[in-house]
Amino acid sequence: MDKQQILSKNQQIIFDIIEKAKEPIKAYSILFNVQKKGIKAPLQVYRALDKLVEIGKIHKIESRNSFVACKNSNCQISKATAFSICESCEEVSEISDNKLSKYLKSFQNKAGMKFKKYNLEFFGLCKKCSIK
Amino acid sequence: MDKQQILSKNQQIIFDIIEKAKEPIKAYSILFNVQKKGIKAPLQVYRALDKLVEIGKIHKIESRNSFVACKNSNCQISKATAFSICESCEEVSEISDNKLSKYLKSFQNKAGMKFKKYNLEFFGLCKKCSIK
DNA sequence: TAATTATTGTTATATTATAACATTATGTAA
DNA sequence: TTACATAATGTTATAATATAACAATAATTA
Repeated sequence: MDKQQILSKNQQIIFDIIEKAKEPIKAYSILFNVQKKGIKAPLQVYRALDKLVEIGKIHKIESRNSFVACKNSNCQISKATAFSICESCEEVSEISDNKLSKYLKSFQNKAGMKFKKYNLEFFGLCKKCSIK
Repeated sequence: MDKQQILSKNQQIIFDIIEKAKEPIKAYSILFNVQKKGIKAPLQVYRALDKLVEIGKIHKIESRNSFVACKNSNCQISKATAFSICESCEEVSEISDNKLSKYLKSFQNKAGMKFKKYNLEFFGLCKKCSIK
């Protein structure tokens, strides 16, 4: 059973924007979108983003400095994320593949380090862009 | 046989700094280090960094906005990178594991996308920091 | 040698992110 | 229900990361 996290006002506003976007969105783009709702300062956005990442509602695409809503309803904590990124159109999709995550978790255990999480980003051309 | 890339003046200066550092180093820290050598502007650093990444002499740690010299002499083009990052002391080490890279390449091929490269970052505590 | 491409130099500016401090709201335990 | 602790908010200023635009020079190739 998923423990349902209750979001604060700002967290909810910012999560809604990210979820509606359906594509990665940048912090200052979020800021622009929420100014009509009274969120005026970057820090207000970044604080909400930090929290949302922490509880796994969103993920950060590190190579793009942008954020997406989590598509895997079960990944409450974003400790295992994988994305494919089109270098042409910048489309990003979250990969949820049990074998992959099992493999990477077992790989972690073999290593000397105590791992908490990982992030994997694949780059290439999506179907549409490879046709062109 | 490895084709040996000849570096330009700035590229060589900046690569030397990164290689000596033996730990990830940030662009503006590099800039500070090379000002005595006549490189004054951020763009001069970023241009060299871009090229060095492109030819695989260095890698970018995306989650840290920092750069390390490639430890795998064979990865001339950095199309398959993996790192483990200690969240306590920020130590970063490059993982070179044939099984892992084979697995990820085969995973790529199964997907609908034409992949060119990937970057994987594991986070946790290194041995030293887990003792504490 | 001319043409092309890669590299450099320079100034200004855009983009991404946090420090520091004050205040308000929410949750928790006596 | 009051006191205490913790989380969230608001605000100003500034730090850190990265690129645009333009001009000049060096290296490579036809």
